[in-house]
Amino acid sequence: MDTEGRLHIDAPHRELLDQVLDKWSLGVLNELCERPCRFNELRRAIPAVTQKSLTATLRRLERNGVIEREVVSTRPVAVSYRITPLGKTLRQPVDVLLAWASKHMPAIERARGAFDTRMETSL
Amino acid sequence: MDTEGRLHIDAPHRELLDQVLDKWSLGVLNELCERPCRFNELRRAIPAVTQKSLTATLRRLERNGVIEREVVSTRPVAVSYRITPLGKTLRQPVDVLLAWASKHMPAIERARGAFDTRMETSL
DNA sequence: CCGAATCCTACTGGATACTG
DNA sequence: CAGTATCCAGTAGGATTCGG
Repeated sequence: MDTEGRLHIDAPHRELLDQVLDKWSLGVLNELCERPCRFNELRRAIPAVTQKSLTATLRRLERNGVIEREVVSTRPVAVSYRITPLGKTLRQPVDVLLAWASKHMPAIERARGAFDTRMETSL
Repeated sequence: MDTEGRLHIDAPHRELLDQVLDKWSLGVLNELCERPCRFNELRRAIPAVTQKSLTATLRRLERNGVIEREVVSTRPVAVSYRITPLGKTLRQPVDVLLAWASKHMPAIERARGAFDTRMETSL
């Protein structure tokens, strides 16, 4: 396999990745890939997220068309979030990325350890 | 293809992706995939990056073992950065991601436009 | 139940100046 | 050339409060 081509990276691409791969997005997508969820279901599924950050994440993902928001006008209101067809196409690239992370995590931790001791001993 | 499995996302994975896919890392990796580079070569190749951010990015990538730093003790010193074998394995996942971004960029821009007008008209 | 609004803090990243 | 050091503004994000 040839790996010597040039990657295509420009501002719009970077911005898109930032919007879709940010801190909480993967967790949200993970949940919504399984089933539609209400707001507080997501909060419980991702305990570390605050309400503010979750709201921001959901809005951003909705704006980029990877999730949908549906308001059911009951009392009190119910809001359901679900993944879109476009959102589903994001899954495979993310899977590839996570597979890479899992596979090479040991090597990376070794590299970190080596780097850190190099820094320590040079002080 | 079955897409109903559960992704594996935990804190170490997220942290790793943050370290390796941050704002400037892709540009740096892109350059170093082609050839080893000196510090100021990288600055010129990525005009928008500041020296401080570039230094931080290089240190982080080095710590995670995806690039190497070599100091040539001349006067003045020359420092060369090159990609490692581990770093090369990162290329394919990133390519998949960028391919996704390119392919779906039009749909995403349409989604953004629709969302933004939805917001405007509801004001 | 699902958020919006406010306040506040901590970190990021830019500009600038200096060093081996 | 390849950084380090310092200062400083902007922002992300947590805690808390309030509203439909």
